[in-house]
Amino acid sequence: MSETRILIVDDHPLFRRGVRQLVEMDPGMTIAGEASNGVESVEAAGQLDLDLILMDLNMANVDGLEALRQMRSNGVDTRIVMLTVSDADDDVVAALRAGADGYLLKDMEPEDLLARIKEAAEGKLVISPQLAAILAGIVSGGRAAPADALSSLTSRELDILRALARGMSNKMIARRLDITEGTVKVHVKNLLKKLGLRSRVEAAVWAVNHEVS
Amino acid sequence: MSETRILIVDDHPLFRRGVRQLVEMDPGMTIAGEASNGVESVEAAGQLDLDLILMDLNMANVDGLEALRQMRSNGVDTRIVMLTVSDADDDVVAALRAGADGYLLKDMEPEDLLARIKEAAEGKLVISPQLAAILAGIVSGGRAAPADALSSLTSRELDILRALARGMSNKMIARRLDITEGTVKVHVKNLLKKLGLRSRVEAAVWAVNHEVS
DNA sequence: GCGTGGCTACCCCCTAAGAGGTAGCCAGAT
DNA sequence: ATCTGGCTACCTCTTAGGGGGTAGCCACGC
Repeated sequence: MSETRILIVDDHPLFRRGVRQLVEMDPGMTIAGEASNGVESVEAAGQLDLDLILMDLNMANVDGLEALRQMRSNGVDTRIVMLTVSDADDDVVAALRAGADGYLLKDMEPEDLLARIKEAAEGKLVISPQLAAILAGIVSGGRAAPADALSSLTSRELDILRALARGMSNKMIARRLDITEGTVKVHVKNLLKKLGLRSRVEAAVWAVNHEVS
Repeated sequence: MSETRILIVDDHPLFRRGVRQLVEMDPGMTIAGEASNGVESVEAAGQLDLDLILMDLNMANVDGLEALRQMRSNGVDTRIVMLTVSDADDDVVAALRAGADGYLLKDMEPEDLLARIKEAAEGKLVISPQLAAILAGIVSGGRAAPADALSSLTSRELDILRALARGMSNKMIARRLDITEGTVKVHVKNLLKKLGLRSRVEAAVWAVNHEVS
């Protein structure tokens, strides 16, 4: 089998150069292309014959997560590993859920990083060890949101959450609580953020599972 | 207090006449208007000064349920009682959820019907006794959908329901099951109908409560 | 052979939902 | 007296969701 062909996606030229140098230290891998934003990366993924994509998260003009999603919905089944500075729960979870095959932090030791990249190319799911705690929390909780997240909610947000757990729409909640639908939206938005969830459906399921009633 | 002013909504002139005659046997009540379809009824509800609306379900040009919803979202707080032939679970549940103050079947004895209409005008929630079993089922289940509703789902619909119970979006489900988002929508639509639910949130909550996993 | 149910996919159309932002009001803390 | 957090309300913008319909394909039963 020939060399492993890799695409680097990062908005920082110097960083790309660093990665290129690191990767090409290994005779089995080569950088087949570079992209400096999400749009370019999606195009490149469609044109180049790739084995692995190293994708940054924070980029102007379509960020890494969105680029990942677009590629997956375009049917791209190349292995895609996020390579970013962000160790935020949300980012990790979102990337993995969107179909990333790995999530590596940029502050890893170069040798370590290289080893992980090789593993990723071989089909392994690679994750920076620092992220273990986050993942454990997600797995054990069944879902995001630390156990004490409930107590961070205001009483009004709890009202809304309880209504969500009963399947009510924003409009119904508004009528029941005698506030405007817009205000309900604000509360839903805020409680989703506090709980680290992404939709009212997740919130409703979470509430039922945590016996919020 | 003056007479109770009533609006009859039904697409059948003869039926309206019958109701009018029945209602006006009572000196305390008068028919303030008639409408033969949903559109007319919504207009009438906005113009006339009404105490009670008797609404049929099956009508062309906006059915009774939809008319009810429109009135409620227009801020109409007149008492609205459905008067229909349908004893289908779905219809009863949908009407009550949409804000109906009663649900009467057309095959009631006239005297009985008149008595119920008077009660409704007085603010009571009136329901034909034949519907008791349906309502009991709904209450005990905590939510609509008879106990055997689950078995009416196809295996694919069960797949989708399980995914819903995990809070997934249509797009995520599509990716996971390797079908298009449109197809997922079709399955969601169908399972909602089978379960008598109105949104994916209700479906998710229902699934969690019924331990669909 | 034919019909039926299940799965898939697409169409149009409209509403619901959610992300951003600004802002007024109030109560409790400093 | 000022600040902060909570609740309310509004704005815009974009995507997600759901109702309606048609239709092809396949496996099953009759």
